[in-house]
Formats: sequence, C-alpha cells, structure tokens
Amino acid sequence: MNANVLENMYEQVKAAIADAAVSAGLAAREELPAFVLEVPKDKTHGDLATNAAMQLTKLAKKNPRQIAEAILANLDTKKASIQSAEIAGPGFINFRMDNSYLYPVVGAALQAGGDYGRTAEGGGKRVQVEFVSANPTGSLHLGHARGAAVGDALCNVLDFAGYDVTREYYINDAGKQVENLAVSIEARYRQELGQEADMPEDGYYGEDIIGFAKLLAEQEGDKLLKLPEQERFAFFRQYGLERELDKIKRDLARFRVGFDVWYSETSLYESGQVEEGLKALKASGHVYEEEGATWLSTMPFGDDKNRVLVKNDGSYTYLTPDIAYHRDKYSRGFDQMINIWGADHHGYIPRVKAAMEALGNDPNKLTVLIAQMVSLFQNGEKMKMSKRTGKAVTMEDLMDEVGVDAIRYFFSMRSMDSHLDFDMDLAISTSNENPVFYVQYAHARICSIFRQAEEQGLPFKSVEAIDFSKLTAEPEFDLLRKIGELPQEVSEAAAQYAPHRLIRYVYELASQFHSYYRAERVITEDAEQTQARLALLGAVKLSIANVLRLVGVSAPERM
RNA sequence: GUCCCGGUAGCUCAGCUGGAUAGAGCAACGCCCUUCUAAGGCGUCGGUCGGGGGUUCGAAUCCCUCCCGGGACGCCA
Repeated sequence: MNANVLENMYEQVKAAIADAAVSAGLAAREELPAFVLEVPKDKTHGDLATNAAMQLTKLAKKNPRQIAEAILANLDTKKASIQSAEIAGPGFINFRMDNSYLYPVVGAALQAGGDYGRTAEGGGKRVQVEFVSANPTGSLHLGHARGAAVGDALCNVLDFAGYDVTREYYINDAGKQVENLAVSIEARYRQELGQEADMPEDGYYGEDIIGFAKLLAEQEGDKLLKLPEQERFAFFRQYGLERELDKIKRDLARFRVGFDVWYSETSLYESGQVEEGLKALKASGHVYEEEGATWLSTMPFGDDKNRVLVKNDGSYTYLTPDIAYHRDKYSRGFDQMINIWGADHHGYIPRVKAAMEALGNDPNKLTVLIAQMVSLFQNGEKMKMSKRTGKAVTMEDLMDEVGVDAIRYFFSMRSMDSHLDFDMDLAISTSNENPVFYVQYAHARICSIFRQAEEQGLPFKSVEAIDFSKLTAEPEFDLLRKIGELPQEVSEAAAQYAPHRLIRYVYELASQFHSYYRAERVITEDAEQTQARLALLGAVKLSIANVLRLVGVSAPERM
C-alpha cells in the first residue's frame, strides 16, 4: 500500500481536470499549463480547489468562468471521488469530496508506524550536511546550538524524505586559533600556580580554560613549566584540543545530535591535500603572485575582490585549507552538499564557491545556508555577551536551565533566515504559554486514552477490524486530512530545507486534536465507534511522535 | 560605499516558486472542569503586510526605488 493516500487522490483529481480540459477542447494535452490543486484556506470553498481555469485563459482565449464551466461539463467526477464541484470567485473550481477516501490514511499510518511520513522524494540521492563545525577552542554557545538544532533537524528531515544523508563536523584543529588556545591554557595554568601571566590579546577567556588549568595545576603541579618550550607548547595544544573536542561531543550528544564524520583540518595537511589543492588551483590558471603573496582570482566568479591563498610570510590563509576541504567533499561524490554557517560567515560564501568553480566543480552542488543570530532575553531584557570575559551563555548552561526539548523546539520553530529572539523565561515556564508542552501534551493525552481503554477492557484491536464509517464528524475528517498531509509536509520541508515547516504542522495537528478531544469522547458505549476513534488517534499520536523525533524533541507518554 | 538577512496585529513570528475575506501563539477581555489529563477548549478585540512606483485577471508574495533594524566586508580564523 502506498502510504501517501492523499497524494494519490490529488493525482487522480488533477488527471480528471486535465482530461476534462482536453476533451472540452480548451487545450491540447501537451500544451496544458501547470495548475495548482490545493486545500483552500477557507473551508466554505470546499475540500480542494484548482486555479486551472484561470491558468488556461491565455491559451483558450476565454474568460476564466467560461473555461471553468467547460471543464465541469466534461469532468468525470466518479473516477476521482468528487462529490460536487462548483465555480467560485474569479474562476476557481471548488471540489467537495466524498470524504470516505480519507479512511485509508489511518491504516497507512498505523502500518508504517515510526516510518509514517517517510517519502521517496530524495530518491536515495547522497546529501552531505556540514554543520556546527565550531572551533575546538571553547564551549559551544547559543549560536552553535541553533546551528546544531536546525542542522540535525534538517538531516533528519532529508533522511525521512528519502535522501542518503551524511552528517559532518569540520574540526578547525590547525591554524592560529589553536595556538591561541595553547597559550591561553598556559597563561591560566601559570595563574593557578600563583605566577603573573598575561592572557594573550586574542586569547580565550572562557570558564572551560580556567577549569583545565585548575585541573592541570592539581594533577601536575608545576611539572609542566619545566618542559622545554616547544614540548610544553605542544602539550598544552594537544591537551586543549582533546578536552575541548571532548566537551563539544558531550554537549552535542546531550543535545541529541550526532555526526557520521568528524573531519580534521590537520588531516588535510598530513595527507598533503592542502598542497594538492593549491597545486590544482595553480593549474587552473586563476592563481597569481602579487606583493609577495599568492592570490586566487575569485572576482571572475562573482566575488568582490580577489583572495590571498599564501601570505607573504609563506603561511596559508584560512581559505586555503578550507578550499582543500571542500575539494575533498566534491571528490567524495555527493549529489548535494549543504553547509550551515552562522550569519557572521556569510561573506565567505562567494570565495569558497568561486574556488570550487575555479577548480571546475559545479558550484550549484554546494548550498550554504545561513542561520541568523540568536538573541537571548531574560526578564524581558536582552542579555549581552562578552567574548572578553567569556561570560557568554553556553549551550550547556542553556540545557541545564531550559532543557533540551524546549531548546530544540524553539530553535526549530523559526525559519533560519530570521533573527531569533530566545525568551528564557518562556522556554523555562511550564505553563500554557509554552508551545513545546502544548504538542507534547497532545501526545500524552492520547497515550492516556489508550491506557484508559486498556483498563476498561476495550484495548485497541487492529486496523483490519475497524469500521471506519463510524468516523463521520467533521473534526474527524479534518484530522484524517491533516494526518494524510504529513508525507507532503516532509517532502516540502526537505525540498525547501525548511524544517520549521514541520513544527508548524505538528502544532496545528496538536491543536486540532485538543479541540476534538474537548468536543468528542473517544471511549463510548459504542464499541465499534470506540475502535474507530482509537485508530484515528493512534494515527495522530504517530504523526506527532514522528515529527517530534525529526526535530529532536521527546514525545512523553505522560505529563 | 558594497554584499547578506529581516521589516506582516501591542509582542514573537508563520505565510513569500502569485490566488479567494492575510494567519498562529502570547498579551488584553469574556466564557467552559460531576465527563478519557484545564500544560486544555470556545469566543471577543486587534492589520495602510516599512513607503512609493511597476508587472498581472489577481501582489504580503515577482521587478525597480527609497527608508529602517541586524550582520559581513583582513595577507584573522
């Protein structure tokens, strides 16, 4: 059975419309314009509506209402479960459906279980998503949390939509920031030992660094100071990297985010890929020398200025290993690569894409999504963050105070393009103001009904035994329709890289359920009706749980 | 100055590959617990979709222009 009951239905109706237009002589089949068949916002406009008549105006050279009439006159309604059709407004055709076509939705959902909503949209295409990729020089903070939430949700959605997804974290474990890390730890270590030591200008001031230093001072005393300088530096560097990365991995795991690949920048140097990338760029003819530095001509590819690859002191800029990294991504044969970056990196997009194009790669395979900034509000005031003192709110603090469910819900709720105001008080509150609970509560309520049914000796039997004609109330059809829409919602969210659509969806579903719950009793004297309603709610429960899983939020059985 | 994101109800935001009377939550106000969880339901109030042009049968949505807010514009990473 095809789980996507609604889509099949839509296809049938669309086909019927197309057939009618052709037999009415409005257009030849191959020149039929694209038209939309959709659920109207306003229910008085019926169950489905199409703008086909309006789209045909140019071709048929008639006014939309005349065209609509011609279509209706030729429409085979029986074939497509159409109960009635009427022309409305400027030329819409509104259909009222024989709602029994919705019944199979329940069986499809219950049968698919945790896979309900899965679609074949992606056709197994290989997509790589690189996200978070925070430098291992400090704790993850608010912005990283947003990237992690959105990135993981996107990966889950893509996977659910039939893509073959690889999740990747690029570890910037080479370069100057790591030297700063080492020097910062050493300075803190000396301070712990009671020495005067200045933090470097662009050092890392986080609590985490002080913690490492404290631990080292306790465990090693002043032993480390006696090491030769190079060895000491190497030690702090390695120690810091390991600790920071370990911390990052723990925070992410707690945030329910995992990666398939942890890709080390250092490994690019070790394998010679940085050199090779540079060589390949030179071979492309887009590289030149000027003022003692080596430049890449990115301007021909749409960048505002050309970029330095090798500085006049012989060292590489950040761009050079990054090009090697992206070159490696391309070599791994993904159909699509997605990077999720913070807003402060957007200016970096043109040069990376330019470099890929210079190397002869298709720049369209690489999509960079920008997650906008997050502002934290507490007590109605915007909290300031200071890099200097390291007093920024970390992801760990946030998880401690707010909980993973609320953070993931709030961060997945908004489009990535929007600046996000995160209201701590709201997220913490366990009141009706908090949308996370609203959805979870719907799930818990349904679980509770199932428990009740069990206790009363009326456990849900099986889909095969259900008499769906017992579902006749309008809210029941609304729920069926909503459940049926899940696969399309998943496909759309994947196609648009917009996981927040699913939050919208699940909220609406929960809302419909709460309303239904208030209006109708599920467990009634009528055993058959009870079974039919349990089946319906079982499908609602699954739909909610599946969506929550995609965005990394738990679906509690009781609250 | 150039580039990116945003500007929709008092607040936070959906809607943006063009469709009918622009939606939701919160806030405000008023109802509903003898009934499967009131972390709930029902209702009222609330809008020149930043301004102005244009394209179209039709624009919050597309194009141009201006204004406002945020961010980015290193031989830093």
